Parts: sequence; structure tokens; C-alpha cells
Amino acid sequence: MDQDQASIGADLQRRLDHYVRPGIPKYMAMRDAIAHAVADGSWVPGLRLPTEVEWAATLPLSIGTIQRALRMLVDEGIIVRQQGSGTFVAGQPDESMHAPLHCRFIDDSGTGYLPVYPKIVDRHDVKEPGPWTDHLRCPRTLCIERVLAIGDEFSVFSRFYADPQRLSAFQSLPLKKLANENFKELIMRDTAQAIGRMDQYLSARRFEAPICKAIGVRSGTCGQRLDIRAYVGKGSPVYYQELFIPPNERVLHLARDGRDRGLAEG
Amino acid sequence: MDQDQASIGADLQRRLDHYVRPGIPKYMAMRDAIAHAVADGSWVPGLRLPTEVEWAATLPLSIGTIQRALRMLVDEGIIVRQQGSGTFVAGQPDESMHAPLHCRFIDDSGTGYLPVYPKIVDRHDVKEPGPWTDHLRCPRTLCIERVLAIGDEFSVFSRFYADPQRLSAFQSLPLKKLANENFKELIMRDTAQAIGRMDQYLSARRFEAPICKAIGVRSGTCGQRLDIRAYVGKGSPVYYQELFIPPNERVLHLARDGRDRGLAEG
DNA sequence: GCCCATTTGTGCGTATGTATG
DNA sequence: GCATACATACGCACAAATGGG
Repeated sequence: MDQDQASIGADLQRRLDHYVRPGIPKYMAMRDAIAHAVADGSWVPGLRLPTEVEWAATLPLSIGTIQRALRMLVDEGIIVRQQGSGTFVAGQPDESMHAPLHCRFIDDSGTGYLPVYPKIVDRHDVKEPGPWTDHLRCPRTLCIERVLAIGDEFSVFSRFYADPQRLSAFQSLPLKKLANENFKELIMRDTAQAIGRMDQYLSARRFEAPICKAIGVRSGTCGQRLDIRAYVGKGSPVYYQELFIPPNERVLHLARDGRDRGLAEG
Repeated sequence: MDQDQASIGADLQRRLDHYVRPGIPKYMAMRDAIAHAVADGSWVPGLRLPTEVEWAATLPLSIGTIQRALRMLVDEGIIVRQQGSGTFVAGQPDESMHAPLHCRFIDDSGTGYLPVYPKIVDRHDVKEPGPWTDHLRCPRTLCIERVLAIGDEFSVFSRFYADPQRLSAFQSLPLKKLANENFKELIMRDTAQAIGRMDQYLSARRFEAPICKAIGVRSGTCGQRLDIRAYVGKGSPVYYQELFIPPNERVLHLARDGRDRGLAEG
């Protein structure tokens, strides 16, 4: 075991201590420890991890338990394993990881998306109940309003609802910083899980006057409204979002989940 | 082991012989055997399966291998396991299983979908290439054109493309029978896998005259066009579909995948 | 409430097969 | 050919939940 492998092993051992809890299976603790190490950027894509036997010698886990944790991570797309070669942190070779989840309007080439320039309009607590209440089921709800400029063609209005206690970054980051962040990546860092499911509700609606004004369309414009319920893992709600999409000539790629690899594999 | 359990075990043993092949892992063969038994209706929802030890005594498989196969089936939602109780074929207690994948327009109550009345307009082979070519990659492509009446409110036009060699039911069934079938269920029976991924592409377009005529809107109508690439399992393409949705007042629930449980759990 | 057989869930250790370099 | 490393398979022991007596 060379020095790098040893340091990775030591790093994981420290992390494991935070995740082994009575009631939590060992394979799950190891899965969480590795997932967080990758999600927070400590372990970069392409990094080679120690072998099964190395880890079995270092950690208080058997080979079978380690294999089960690693198999889960493979299923989630977090690591890649190659027989005879080794185990590696999965990489996003292109920039599709940084692509937005929603508002993916296909560009003229047909192989990429129009750039999205977000601007935060407001961030506030919401008191009154709404469709997000049933979804999130949290004592407090944070709402972030944004205007998303699509290329230089048109703008989409967005309301993003989340539990500030669970996704603390959305509450704590200054607005200037938050504007430049990819929401999907923030969620991954806070939860170490990818968006695993989304229910989307589409309808044609007349937009309220303030929204029309914010996105620069004439008052009374009728466009698409997309309501989104997003989950991580097998069904744990993370956010609720409302999108107001004005009439346009583009094709919108509706994402299946947060692990989409962009258009290349489609 | 009572008589029923014994007969289930014997049934699986027969099926296993069809699936154990050199190169196919045993756990995968067992997974496929059970998945098909459930998909073709031989094993009905709620049926209790033999215990791990019973199967280990009957089949040439170890407990660990059996557990791995059953765990996969749990992840896929095909079976349910309860510690101390047993293993059961997963059930669709409501009719949501029979709900369509697409064209799920929410009804006035907000808890269900408007009924969909499909009518087959045409079935033919397509020679010329199109967006479905890259997706399906099959020598022949079958196209089924339908008019889907949504409640008694409006109609949606649909073109469904698939590989007739893979989904033989769509080729072989007489049109009268095909019209009454749920396409999603036909696919599950032919592949023993649920729709596991969908890429959807939404745009606003002016419909061609024949389509306008078929769904009873005035020529030149502009509405939503939804192109769908569907996959089973982790990324095996199964069909390509084009939907032409005229302007309407309803909310369309865009499905995440074929295992959606309807609105109740959303 | 308690005990107990049943059944699944977790964890360990080992052996062997197969792809990689 | 050979060592390495992941993949599959087996078997065992014990924990935890369930359901009935």
C-alpha cells in the first residue's frame, strides 16, 4: 500500500467514526462515509481507492461487508469498479455535472444546453401553507425566488422551496455567493445523495403581473407552468419548485433524475 | 412446507433451468426467473414465497446467493420482504398500476387522473430514419399511431415506435386487442422489467394538418409536443414516443418512471 | 405481559472464477 | 506465465422483528 492509499484509508477511518451508530448497519456507514467524502470534494474523480483486502485489513469490517457498501456505491454511480484493475471515484468527464437540472433548453447544435444565468430576486421564510407543505413537511420553509435568463433569448421565473434546517447552505450562504452556485451540487454536498426522483406537473397558465414584469414579458402572458417535487434516495423529499416558462421556440429537456449524463448518452 | 409453497418452489425450479446459462450469475438467473413469474401473472400480488432456508434446501443455491437475488427484487419493487414474517409478491392495491405512463391529466378531485380512451389509427413499419433510429437501433421499426381521448374534454395524438422483434406483442396482437391493452403492461410482460428511465423533450409547436384533423382541433393549432425516449433497467432502450397535446386547462403529471405509485405517495 | 419458534437482516470468513496489466 | 483485484458463491453465526400461544 503506497502512501496515498494509506492516507485515503486513514481518512475513511476517521470519517467512519462519525457514521457508525447503533442501529446503522456497517455497510451503510461505510457507504455514507465514502459518499460524503466524494460529495464534499475531498476525494476527486479518478482517485483510486484501496483494494478490498487492504480495507479489510485496516477497517473493522469484513470483505463481504465492504463489498456490499462498494456495490451500493456502484449502483448509485458514485464509484466505478473494474475487475483486475481497481476501484475509482466516478468522474464527470464533461461539464454535464454542472448543468442545471431544470431549464435545460437544447441549443442550436442539438447536443448541448443553452447557458442559464440565474439572478436571485428574493429569499424569505414562508408562513402560509401551500403545495410545498405536504411535500416537505418541515416546521419552517425557505423560499428563494430567481430569474433564470436562458441564453440571451428569454427568462424563466423560479420559486424554490426547501427546509433550511436540512439544506443549511441555502439559508446560510450570502445571496451573492448563492447566485453563483449550482443548486443541484449544493444539495449533493448537504445530503451526499443525488436527486433520485422527481414528480413534475405541467400546465398552461396565465402568469401573475409581478412575474411577467420580472421576466420581461407583457402583462397577461400565458405560458407553461412546471411544478416539481424532488426527492433524494428512494423517496425522501428535498425541495419543491415552481417554474414559469414563457412561450419560446426551444425544446426543453425534462430531466429524469439528478444522475443524468446529459445528451451524449441519450 | 405446505403444498402451495412446495408448488411455488417446483415452479421456480423449472423456470430456473431456462435461465441458468454459462456466463449468467446464479443470483441473476434467480432474479430473472422470479421477475418473469411475476410479470407473466403466474405469481399474483400478495402471494407468499418460500423462506430463504426452504429455497436453499430445494435449489442448488446458497442462502447468500438467494438473499442477493431477493434483495435485487426488493430494490426493483417486485417483491416485499418483512423480517419475521416472510417474502411476498408486491401488490398494486389500487388501480394505479393500470394507469397510463403518459397522458396523466389530473382530475377535478386532484387525487386521480382523467380516464384515457385510446383508439388505434394505424400500425405500420417505418423505413425512413428519424429520431427513433438512434434511440432504438433495431433493423426494423414498428410505428403505432393512436388518438387518446382524455375524459370527454380533448384528445392527444400519439406515435409509438418500438422494435417488433423485442416487443413482439405490439406486432402480433390484432388491432382490436391491442387497443384495449395497457402498453406499459405489455412491455413488462415481454421484458419482465419496469420502465426505469425516461428522457422527455417538451416544445411548443404548430401541429400538422392531419394531426389536427385526427384530434379534432382547427387546422394550424399550436400546442405542446412531447418526445419521449424510454428505457428499461439501467439504460436499455425500449420505445420512442411522440405526443401532440392541444391547449387545455388540465395539469399533466409527467411520470418519473414505470414504478410510479400514482398521486397518493407523491 | 412474556416466551418462543419463525423469518429476514447483518456480519464474518473462505474459496474459487475471471479480467487486467 | 504470473501477481493483482474484483466478482461470484458458499456456509455459518447471531441480531432483530413478527406472530402466536
